[in-house]
Amino acid sequence: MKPSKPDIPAFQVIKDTLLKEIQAGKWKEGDAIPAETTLAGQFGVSRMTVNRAIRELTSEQILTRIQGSGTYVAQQKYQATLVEIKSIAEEIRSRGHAHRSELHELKAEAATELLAAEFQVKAGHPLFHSVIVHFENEVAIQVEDRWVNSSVTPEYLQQDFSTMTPNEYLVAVAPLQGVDYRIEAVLPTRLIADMLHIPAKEACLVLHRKTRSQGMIATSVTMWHPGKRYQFAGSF
Amino acid sequence: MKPSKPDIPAFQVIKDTLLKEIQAGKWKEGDAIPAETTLAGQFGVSRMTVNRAIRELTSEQILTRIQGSGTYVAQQKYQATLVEIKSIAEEIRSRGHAHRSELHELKAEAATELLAAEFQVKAGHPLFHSVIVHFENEVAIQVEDRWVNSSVTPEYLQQDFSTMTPNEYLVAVAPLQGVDYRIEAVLPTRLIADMLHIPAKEACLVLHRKTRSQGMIATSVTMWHPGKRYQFAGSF
DNA sequence: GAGTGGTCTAGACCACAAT
DNA sequence: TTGTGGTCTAGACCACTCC
Repeated sequence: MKPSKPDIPAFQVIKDTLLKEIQAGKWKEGDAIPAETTLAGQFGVSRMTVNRAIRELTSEQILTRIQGSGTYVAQQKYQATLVEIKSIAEEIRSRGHAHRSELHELKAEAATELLAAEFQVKAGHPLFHSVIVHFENEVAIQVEDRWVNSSVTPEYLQQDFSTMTPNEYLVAVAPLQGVDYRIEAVLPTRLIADMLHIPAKEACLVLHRKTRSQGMIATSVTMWHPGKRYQFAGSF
Repeated sequence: MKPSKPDIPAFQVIKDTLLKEIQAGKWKEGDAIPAETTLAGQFGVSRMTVNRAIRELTSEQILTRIQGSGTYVAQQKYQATLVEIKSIAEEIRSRGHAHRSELHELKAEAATELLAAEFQVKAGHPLFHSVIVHFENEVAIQVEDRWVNSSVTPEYLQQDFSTMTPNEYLVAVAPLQGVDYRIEAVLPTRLIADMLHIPAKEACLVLHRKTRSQGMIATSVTMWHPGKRYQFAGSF
């Protein structure tokens, strides 16, 4: 093979090329991609080299193979890794999709009894409240209902959350000390259903997350996801 | 290579052997394992075959490689807390509550196309299927719909699942190599709703878990929980 | 310089799927 | 029967580490 980029191994070039073509829509989910021998000819490499590229893409769940039949583009799944605190925007972009967010609310409020208990502060303590809807390729995928302790990030209200998610801002500003999370399945409230553009009888996957920083409860966020369009996944 | 077990590819035999020796303590964390050429000689295969075995173990984080230096046993990682393989019975008892289970089904079935794909076996491959409902203080809290690869645990059907959960049995019988999980929120089927004694319009929290053992997919289990009575929680 | 891993070749034989 | 993937070989050259 003539190495146009001498540093990158041929199998990696093939992987990158196939991935790019799949994301560009050259082949859709379930479509067959060319056979190993065909690709070997196109890339000017031996079949074993193509085999390695495809085998690795298969183990990465990008492709599926059926012996004697062919190699197919796997079903894409919306998935999130639960364990890490990852920005939803980054997660969406890593799937090669477009992210957009709508700011529905951003203001300071005094803590109610309930919120005060959750943040371990006195009732009336100032908290910041933001409600943002996140879209993946213009499909609503998450309502982020967030409360932030003003003692930890006094500048919260001044941020521009169209260019940066609250998560990204908070990770940068407040070093994380700990996380508690809770996952449940519930039916959405009318308000949530409207923001997600789903029927009121569709189950939602809800992730509550409370983070500690500087020895205080820094934020408490409730993330609502349409059950049909979102799931958490991981492995170890 | 003389195939003592003609069905198992040489690279898989090498992977299994190395894994077993590492688990048996032949090499500890950080120790170097023999070079590719050495192993090729020992196993009587070409270097490329050894290379594939080691490369895959490296991508599975069992080994680490340093070019020009050698191949080493990787540090064991601490597992994230989210979805530990924990027996539901143990979890309930740890809350001081009473656990009871109802066996709804236990039999062998041939893999459908869909199941075959999930287990990476041929359609028609024998699988075991069990459906069990778990109760906490006589309240239904989980429907456990489990498929087991008969190649991994041929004795599955002979177990008494009133004294031991499938989970407890499998953990004891098949050493775990990896876990994939997926969490979603859905509305129950009529059958599931009946087994859980909940209305059909109550959201369910569903955990899918697929475990690998002996280089195969060992089990695939779907656990249904009433959204109102169960949630996942953790911290780190 | 000797030893290691990283990559690649140009064939080969087989099992399986589609026809 | 043809085409596909699954595996394997016996070399090769290179980059890198260690001595």
